[in-house]
This record gives sequence, structure tokens and C-alpha cells, in this order.
Amino acid sequence: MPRRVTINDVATAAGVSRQTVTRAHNDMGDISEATKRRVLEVSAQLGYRPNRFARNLVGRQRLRAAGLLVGSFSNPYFTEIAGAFLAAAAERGWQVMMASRESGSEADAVRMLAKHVDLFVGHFSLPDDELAAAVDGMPTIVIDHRISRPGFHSVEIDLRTGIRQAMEELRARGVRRTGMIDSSYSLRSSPTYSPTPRRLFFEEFAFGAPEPAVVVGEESMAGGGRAFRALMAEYPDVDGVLVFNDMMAIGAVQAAQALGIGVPDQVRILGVDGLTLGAAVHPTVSTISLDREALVASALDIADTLAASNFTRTESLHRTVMPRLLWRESA
Amino acid sequence: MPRRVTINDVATAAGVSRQTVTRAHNDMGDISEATKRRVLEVSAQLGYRPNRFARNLVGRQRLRAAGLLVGSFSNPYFTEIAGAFLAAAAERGWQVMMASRESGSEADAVRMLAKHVDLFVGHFSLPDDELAAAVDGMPTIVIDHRISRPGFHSVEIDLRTGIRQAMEELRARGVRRTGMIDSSYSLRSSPTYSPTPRRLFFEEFAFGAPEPAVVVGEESMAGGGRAFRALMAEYPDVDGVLVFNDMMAIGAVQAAQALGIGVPDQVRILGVDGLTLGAAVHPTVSTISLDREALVASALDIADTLAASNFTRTESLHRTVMPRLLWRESA
DNA sequence: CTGTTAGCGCTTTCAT
DNA sequence: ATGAAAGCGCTAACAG
Repeated sequence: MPRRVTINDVATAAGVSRQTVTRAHNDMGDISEATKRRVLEVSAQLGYRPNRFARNLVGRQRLRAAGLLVGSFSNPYFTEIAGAFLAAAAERGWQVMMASRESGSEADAVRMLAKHVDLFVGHFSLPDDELAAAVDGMPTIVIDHRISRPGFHSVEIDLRTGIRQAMEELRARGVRRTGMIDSSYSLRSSPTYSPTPRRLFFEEFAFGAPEPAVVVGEESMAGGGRAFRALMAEYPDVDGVLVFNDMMAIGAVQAAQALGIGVPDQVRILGVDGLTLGAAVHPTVSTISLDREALVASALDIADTLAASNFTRTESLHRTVMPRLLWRESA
Repeated sequence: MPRRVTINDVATAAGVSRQTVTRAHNDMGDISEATKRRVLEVSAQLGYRPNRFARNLVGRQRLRAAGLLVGSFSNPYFTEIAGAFLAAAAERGWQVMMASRESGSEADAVRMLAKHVDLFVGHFSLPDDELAAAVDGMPTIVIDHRISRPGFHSVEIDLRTGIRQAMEELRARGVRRTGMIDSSYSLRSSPTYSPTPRRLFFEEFAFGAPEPAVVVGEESMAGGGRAFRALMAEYPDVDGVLVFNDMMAIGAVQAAQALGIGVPDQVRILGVDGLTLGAAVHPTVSTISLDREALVASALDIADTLAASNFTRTESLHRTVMPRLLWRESA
């Protein structure tokens, strides 16, 4: 492997000083056209690329880069977050380096990212202690999970309020008994299912019968469909269903159609997430939208605050964003 | 805005030399536990974060970062590419900085990325000359578009062969006349529609009537549905439809169902892209899959080759990947 | 117009 | 166990 070509190599080969090479490469003036052309030619010949670390080290302009950790690129919720973050970050002058938890361990991903960025943002799944060890002092903005220790900041979503409002509106729309389809994702990391926060909020505000009508399904369209059939079989009187997320809700709506159950006439179905896809299917899926714009804006507010202090501030910063209810056709 | 804390500040405050601070922060040994603890404490107090440019400049380990430019995060094709790239890149030790063409100009995005990465990969839409000016010498791997000038490399998809094979198979499955739904995206950048390469390949291999049955639609599920209705109205004898991409194909399938046209019994519908989503709907959508794994693997092969030469090689490298036909239910 | 000097913030020698 | 010196590759500031 050939040694990397440096500015000195070019200077020597072109018979000029390093400074002249810099001038040629940065359109700096104070250099004759002839010299400039010759230097650039030699550079091209040798395959010279300025070392970006050296350049940024000496440069006055402080670049800002955020490391975004997302759960999975095959989950539209995360890709929509990533897209929103990318757009908002670009507008505010942040560059974004991404990593996904899918490949390799979260701790490894974090360690790799650390060399390239000024702070982390994202959905983390490690326990707080292990996370703190992994990020090793890097300022970290956690999404959808409150954490209060120095160097950590968070953006929470007030899902409890969103679910309360949704249940109230379902009642107002004539629903007699509510049911829920929860995600079985806890089964992926432990041998026993444990209820998600969404389920706990649901049970708090469920109505129509003393026993909460809940079934658990796999996190996919097909899983939502199967869970809907199970729910209807076990609790036939349920006429309003909160579904863990929109993908599962789409599956549930399809299953209802296949069963000949009218949506929303006989059963109202409500997802969570606010996916764009939910507005493209028929009927469109009503949803408790986890407002991505607000979410990433809040995260970037924190990032900007940290950057403004040149990353010397360490006390925890927090934001809370409210979900927005999107009443489309399915509920 | 406070000045950024440097290693010297910490050294002074802790009453030690810079080297001792380095030792404390990098678990380097040759330092007493007491000193180490004290230094780290002072660092935390002051909010010290090592400058990543200085660190990487002096570090022996050469980091490798790729800048990935995608078209849009609201298009599942691009997010699937991005996800595949991220996973494959992580495995090969590349970090990935992303930008999307959605926000701001492509040239600006490229200029911002340039400060952080060793090469570009992606879907570019600028004319070759403008692109060359924008990347300003940065090695660039172009996806899905051949370009042969120094410093540029490419990964092509042999869609022509894929479409030929697809048409042959449609004929074998009893299709009598083929039709196509093309994308109107050229209308976004110019006042007049111009046929996409996919249409040209289709017309080369269409069969069943002298006049090619083609309609143009907007690039979305709804657009695919509308186009399908128009196609059936104008060419009722068409019984095999190639659709520009999978999202539009899903819309076409839904439209067919709404019209009471059996899929695949009366009309066979075939998309392009190979989206995961196409396997989750009913009926599942047959498709000419633009093999993402192969695509990103090829791009990273080129990237590794360039890195191995320390980015001194400039002659164009090329790869071609074959699409894979996925015969699911709709065709 | 061109070259020399200094220094960005850090880690790697090499002394002590 | 700690510190002094040197240098990574580049650009800013000053000479000439």
C-alpha cells in the first residue's frame, strides 16, 4: 500500500513551497495562473488528497457532526426519524453520521462513531450503566427515554397524554369497548413477555369492561393481522382497537376487511407512529403520531445548546414533545 | 461562547503535563491511579473533550469514512439502499455520513460532506460536468449510471437484461399483450416528459401488438393506481403490466382489485425495485429486484480498492450487477 | 507573486 | 511514574 501523498510530496514534485500548493487548492489568489495549473496537474498525477483531519484541525470554522443511532433501517418509523433528522440537521449546519443497531453490537457502533462526531443522538437499548460506559463521556441525547445523569440529555414523548386523549375521542365517537394489540418485542431479548409502556397507558384509560382486552402480536403487518383475528375471536364485543404501531395497524385493518368487519363502522382501529404509509393505504390509518419534526427539532435544540457552550456544559437538558392525533379514516 | 477546553487547560488545572492527561484519558498505564483519577475529575469539571481532528491526525489508525448521498428518505427504495449500505459498510470498517438530496442543493450537500469523508457514494442527479465541479476531486462512486472520467467510478444495474428476462417469462406464463406504467419524474425538472430508460427497454421487448401500450403516472401508490385505470381504459386487452417501481405497482394492484380485475388471473402486474414492502401486501408483488446487497457490496469493493491505494488511484473502476426476478403472487 | 515561520491539539518517542 | 521534545499535515500570518 503506497504511502498517502501529502502536501509536501506535491510541493517537492512541483518545485514549489507547501504554501503555494495550499493556494492552488483553495483558490486563494496571490498565485499565477501558470503555477496554479502546474501544481494542480502534479496533484492529480500523484493522486493527492488533502488530509481532512489536518485541514479541519487548523481551520477556524468549527465543524459540527452528530452521530445518529437508529434501531433498524427496515422499520419505517426509524427511517422517517432518520430522514427528518437529516433534513433538520442539514439546515442547522450539522453533518450526520449514522449507525444502525442491526449490525453488530450497540457498544461497538458507538465506539466507532465516537471518532467522527461531537455528540450522539438516538434510540439506545443498552441499560443506562452500560450505555454510560459505552459513550465514554460523549454528550448523548437520548430519544424517547428519560435519563438524568451528567452528559446525558433526553427528548421524551408524552405518550400517556396522547393515549388518554385518543381513548376519550374514541368514546366520543361511540366506541363501547376498547381493546389493544401490543408488541411482543420484549420476547426478543428475554424469555418472557413484558407489557410495553403503551400497554400500561392503555390499561389505565381502557373502558367498556373490567377486563382489559389485550392480545400480543409480532411487530409486522402480518403480525398485526394475526393479532387482530385473535383479539376478535377472544373479545368479540371490542369495537375500538389501539394497535402498538402503524405497521401492525395496517395489518389489522387488512385482516378486518378479510373478515368482513367494517372499518371504521364496526371496529375503529388506531395505530401509533404517524407513518406516511398509513396515509397511502385504504382506508387510511388513524394514528397517534409521534411527531418526528418536533422530535428532531428538540434534539437539535439541545445539540445547538451544547455546541454553543463548546461542549463544556454537562448538566442534563430535557424536552418533551406531545404526540398529535391524526384522525384519518380507520377510526 | 466559552473557548473550547483543550488538553493544555486540563494539564494546567490539574498541575500535570499534557502527556499525563493523555495517559489518563487513553488508559495508557505508566500513571498512578491517584493522578489518573484526579486528571479525569478535572477534565469532567472543565468539560474537556479531546479534539477529534487532532486525535485522528496524529493517530496511526487511518479512519475511513464514506459520504452517502441518497435521493430521498421518503422513498423506500433509497432507505433500503441506505440500510444495506450502512450494514455492509460497518462490517468493512467504513463509517457512513449521509446526506439527502431533498434538503437544499445537491452541490451544497456534496460540499458539506466533503469535509468529513474520504469518498462519495450515491445517486447523483447533476449533469456529469456539474457533478465533477461539485465533488472537486473527491473520489466518487456513482450508483446506477455509468460515468467514465478520472476520479469517478460506477456500479451499474443491468436493467435491460432484467426486463428482457421478465418479458420472456411473462410470455411463458401466457400473457398476450404487455403494457407499461412509466414514471413522470422527468416532468419535475423539465417542462416536457421524456421516457425513462425503463420504458425504452420495455418497448424493445414488448409484445402482443405493434403499438406499445404505455401510460405515464406520478411516482406514488396513488399515482400507480390512477395510471393503471388509464392504462386499462385505453388498452383493455393488456394482460401483463410492467410498472416503473414497486410503490406504483402496489397502487396498481389495489386499483385492479377495486375494478374487480383479478391479479394475476386476468392481469399480471410486475414492479421494479424488490422492496420488502412488496412481500407484505396481498397479493404480494412480483418484481425485478435491484439487488441491494449486491449493489452496495460492489460499491464497497470499489471503495476498498481505492482505500488500499490510499486514494492515489484515479482510473475509473466499474461493476455491473444483475437484477433478480422475484416471482411473487401478482405476476 | 512566492517562501518562511509559527502553530492548530494531540500522541509518540525518549529522557529523567 | 512523569515531563520535554518532536512531529502528524495543513493553513494563517508575515516576510520578501
